[in-house]
Amino acid sequence: MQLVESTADLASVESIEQELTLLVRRAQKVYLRGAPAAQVVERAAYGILAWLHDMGPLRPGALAAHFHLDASTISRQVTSLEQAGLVAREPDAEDRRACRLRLTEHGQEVLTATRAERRGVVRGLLQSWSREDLANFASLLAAFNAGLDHQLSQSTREESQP
Amino acid sequence: MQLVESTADLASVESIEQELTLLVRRAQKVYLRGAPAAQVVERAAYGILAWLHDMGPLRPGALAAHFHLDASTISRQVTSLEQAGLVAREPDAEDRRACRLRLTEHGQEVLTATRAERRGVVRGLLQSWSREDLANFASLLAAFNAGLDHQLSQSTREESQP
DNA sequence: TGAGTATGGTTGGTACATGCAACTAGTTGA
DNA sequence: TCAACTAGTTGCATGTACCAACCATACTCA
Repeated sequence: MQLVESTADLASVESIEQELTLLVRRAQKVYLRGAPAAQVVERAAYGILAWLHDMGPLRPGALAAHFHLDASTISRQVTSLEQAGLVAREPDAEDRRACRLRLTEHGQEVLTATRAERRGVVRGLLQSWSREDLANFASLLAAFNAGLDHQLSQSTREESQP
Repeated sequence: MQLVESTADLASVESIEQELTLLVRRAQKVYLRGAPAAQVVERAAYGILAWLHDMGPLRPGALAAHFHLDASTISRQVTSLEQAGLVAREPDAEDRRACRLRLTEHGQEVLTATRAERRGVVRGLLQSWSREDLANFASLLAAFNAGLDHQLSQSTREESQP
């Protein structure tokens, strides 16, 4: 690790900070405005459905940890997903306080449709990118996310053990 | 432009879509949680301050256009910035319905402090990245944002001229 | 084994960001 | 000059989020 960063690196950091600020504000909207039928499920719900799909049945707490959200937030979102019939609660055999959340068949379908929508939007945005840039962007984004995740986990941990 | 994308490209798009979903949800939190003193101004306010700083006095409508937000949203945020003494309204000589928004000196200071905070957070996250990755990420993010901006402008325009 | 503590989840209250609809006040053009 | 338009604000609804208080179950240890 370098102790002295060059001005070029600093400029990159500044630019990244700037671009992230814009990106965060704009990205959601494209999903909602650009894709006419994308509102199949709301933004928050989509993440939950996708994660349940990828990971299989999970407890609410596991979702909260993954998204770094308050348990109450997840609880409400799960409730509305359940009411919409996209997710089902099963009792957790190992802990009767808890439950396990599973995608329903309808949830599967909705996830598939929404994901296709969203991928279509992203594909449209990246239409003219070179293969190399695509691959690069994907891996850099993933790396950045990993850093974010780590950072968030760390500050959460600090809170509980000061 | 290619009509047929390879499976490798599709995988990149899928991965990018996935990572963006996470990024959007997580990025804001790092600014708020990771940086103890970052709450100098809220997320929404920061963007406005920064843009006013870069562009000089602007009308609310110009801000709304830049951020692709509803005029009412900007109006409220500007009101609270004004109450906090970060932004001042001046009458617009050319149109008495409108006004021009200018950073106050205090606004300048707060922007500088907040920006430093945020850049610090980003720098921390990118600490171990190579110079090349930094530069790449910065330029790819910028390109993606430009695409987003274009896409959002387009759908806005379609609304008014169907 | 029973009291005290810890944990998983839910609910109440609150705050903020945002959009749409309705409104006010000023501008423009036939 | 009057109708149509535009800039901005305000009222109302919704989505997302947090914290605090709470319930039920699980765990610990004297």
